[in-house]
Amino acid sequence: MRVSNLFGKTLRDVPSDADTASHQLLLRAGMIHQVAAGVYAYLPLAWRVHKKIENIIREELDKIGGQELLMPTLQPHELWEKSGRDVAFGQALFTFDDRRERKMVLAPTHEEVVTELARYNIQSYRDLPMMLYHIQTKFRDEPRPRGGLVRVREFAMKDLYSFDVDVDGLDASYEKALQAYKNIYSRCGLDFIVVEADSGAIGGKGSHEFMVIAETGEDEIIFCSKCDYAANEEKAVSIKPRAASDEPLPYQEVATPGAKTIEEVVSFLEIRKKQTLKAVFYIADGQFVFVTIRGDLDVNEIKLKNVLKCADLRLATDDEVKAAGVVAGSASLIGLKGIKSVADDSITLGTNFVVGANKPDYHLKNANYPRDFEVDLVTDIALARPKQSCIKCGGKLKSVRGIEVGHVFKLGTVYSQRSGAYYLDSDGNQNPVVMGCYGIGVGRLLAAAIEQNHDDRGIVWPVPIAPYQVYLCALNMDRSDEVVQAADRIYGELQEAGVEVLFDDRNESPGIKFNDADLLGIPLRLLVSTKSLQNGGLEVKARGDKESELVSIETAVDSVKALIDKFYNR
RNA sequence: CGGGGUGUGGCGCAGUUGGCUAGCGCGCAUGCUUUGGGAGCAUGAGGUCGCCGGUUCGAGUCCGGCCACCCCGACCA
Repeated sequence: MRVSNLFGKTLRDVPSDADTASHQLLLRAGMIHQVAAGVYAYLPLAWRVHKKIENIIREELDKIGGQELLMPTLQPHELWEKSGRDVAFGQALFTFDDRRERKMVLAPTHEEVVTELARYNIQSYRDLPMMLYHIQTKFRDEPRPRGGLVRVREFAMKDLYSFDVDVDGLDASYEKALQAYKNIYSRCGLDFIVVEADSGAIGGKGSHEFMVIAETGEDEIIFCSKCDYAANEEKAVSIKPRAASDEPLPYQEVATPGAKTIEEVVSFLEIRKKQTLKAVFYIADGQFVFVTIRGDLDVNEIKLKNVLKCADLRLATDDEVKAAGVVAGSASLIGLKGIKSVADDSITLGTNFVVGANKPDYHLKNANYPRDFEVDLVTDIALARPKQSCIKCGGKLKSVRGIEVGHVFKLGTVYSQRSGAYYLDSDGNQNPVVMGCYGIGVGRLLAAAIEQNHDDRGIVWPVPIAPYQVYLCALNMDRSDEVVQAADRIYGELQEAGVEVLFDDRNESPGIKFNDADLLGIPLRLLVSTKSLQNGGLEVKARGDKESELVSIETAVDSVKALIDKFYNR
């Protein structure tokens, strides 16, 4: 491709809408164009990268026996009512009526359809195991798109689905998929870690996310500094510090004028946070829930949501708290009846806590569970934090931010049972197919690759996903026939040799060409100029390097191919 | 949905107490000169000032409403 013909212009100024490196660079490189919030057009350079990533995915999934198919994105709403996920996705689901006033959805994912397919095409254990995948545009009406391609409303996603006879089969398929994923990210030149994850609206039992470490990432990862434990903050568990555990004392009311928050109570009574229990109020699918957790910890709302098995969870408003008969700022479960309650197990790690007295400006000292109050459910609903201890090895926990570039789930039989995807085993018994699903956001992966591979001059593409392998830069073309001839010759020879080359044939000053080459991040820059020809040939420079190397015209193509091979084998 | 911010040519911005044909830089077009890290000169094209309404002799500027986009949070894979 000649740069003079390339669709897409580079920008000198940083568009003001863009905050993150990948967003800024994609815009400046002329690779994407925003059409609406979270909706982007991919220009030729970006689309080449996208296709390369897709193909790496295809190769790795084909290798583990995946079969590619295509499923519709336009789906009847009925299908989503059947699975109950119209509620689970809520507002994120794009819906509309067709001309017959039949309610339709633009699918956010494809478990429903693939399970239907399984129902019709998998009848016997002989048909299993099976792995299907597709790469398709998916739609999710995100509350807040952000970060360029990181979080969008329309995006290409690769989804792989596995079907097995039993849980052992699922585990084997899951392992295969995990390995394929590791290969995919490695080939894309990404540093990633695998973390334990919550399964969210997809459902299922086991779940892992693939995270690309990046400061701009949306997710917080809690990991152990000693062992291999790593989990999304949404899911992470920790050993909670113990509070003082003296002999339980009789409880006693104390005046705490004006002290409502934990901070105020703690400083008024001159005690430590972990000697208090705090009350937090939620509305879970319309029902008021009284949540208790030790004062030094915070509620993990994902865990709470899972424990309550509700679709919608939010903090209660002041009015709702009042209506429930609870005294905000001085609330505890002591003496309260008829309110649904959940507590974090931290309330058992200590004694003689300070809690609300259920009347304004008073608290109770020496509250003890279960002596003084009852809770419907006591379990772990706390947010794990850095500096706490690892549940696996006791090591110190740390945290980093990451971009979620892949998510895998052990679905089990949830979907197959719902839609009747059963098979006959060798004894003639009907069993639900055991499923797994495995997703990769292609565009997000592209963005993550830039977040992780750029410098102050521009993108530094990993070779396997670079839009082109070589940037052929010719200077002085309008004044030197020699340069034109040499550049044309090399351009032709590279193409014949199967090298992907972008030929900067523009009549621009050297600075512009060098800067564009750096901005676009093409791995190898090949320079032809009167000077280089005088010196005996062309200059080759890797994007990440400072120094260039002189090669003769005759050996240029071989040298370039050798360098590219070297990069691939890195 | 809550908080904050921004809408003026393709991009980045300026525009005073309301006042005349709405400016600047980059980019774009043409010509000449230039050419190893974003060249110079000259000429030129390109704008319903986000939209609607109001106030006024007169609105980019003041008032009201709406919309879009960005950031933080909520929520979300």
